[in-house]
Amino acid sequence: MPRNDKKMKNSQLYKGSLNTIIMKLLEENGKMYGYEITQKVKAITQGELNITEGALYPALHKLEAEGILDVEIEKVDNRMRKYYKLTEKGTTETVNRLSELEDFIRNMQSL
Amino acid sequence: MPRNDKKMKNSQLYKGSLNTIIMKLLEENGKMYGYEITQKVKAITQGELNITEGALYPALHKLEAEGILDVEIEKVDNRMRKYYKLTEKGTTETVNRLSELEDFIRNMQSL
DNA sequence: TAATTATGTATAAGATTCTTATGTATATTT
DNA sequence: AAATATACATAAGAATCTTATACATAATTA
Repeated sequence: MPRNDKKMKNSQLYKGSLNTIIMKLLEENGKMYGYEITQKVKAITQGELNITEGALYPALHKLEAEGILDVEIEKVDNRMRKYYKLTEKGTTETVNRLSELEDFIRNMQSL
Repeated sequence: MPRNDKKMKNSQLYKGSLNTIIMKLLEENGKMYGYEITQKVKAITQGELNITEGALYPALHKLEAEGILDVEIEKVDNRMRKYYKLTEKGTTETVNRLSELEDFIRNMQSL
């Protein structure tokens, strides 16, 4: 019963960027569920970034509590899925976040 | 006696990047002291990123303890300065860190 | 068919990093 | 004389992430 995710050592740099990642993906893909987010990130980064459940689910719950995300529960193949999508407020916030991301990247490059 | 540093709200994105910032600056500038690092970062980012002492000094001490940095104390104008520079190990590590930074930026853009 | 892996969500304990506040001290500017 | 700038330091608390664990169903593999 051990969950043998071969532990990836994610670079420290990703700390603090999880919310931005979630919001960016949701802006592009409309709605996604948690597990889907982890797989998408793994695929896009070619396995370089593995989002852990222990980080992801609390983050999603917090974003929902803050009114950034809306949730919608579906049952697929007898398994529960919680689809998240950006609220209106969340969409506005995402614009800011992506702007901050650009500034951050520019600053990190010029330092 | 109030310390009126107008509190900057640094973007969450910078979390986890302090060590990389320190190492990158030291690689470029040879040796620097703590206060100098805060001022340099503030100047380069045009005030966007203000490194707090509460984050900086513990980080410098930790990097020194890990053998990444060497320290050299000087007295200028009767005030103490602790100059830090990369060790050989630190220089090697910095190459890795900067490589990770590039990967991180690429991944954040493609997500 | 029994065991494992994949899919799917969730939380708790501990570690790490950062913010905020405070402390000490000298030099310079107002 | 008071405030600001320079210069280092640490402690308490907040925030975020890792690691471990838990539950449950579907699909694959031994």
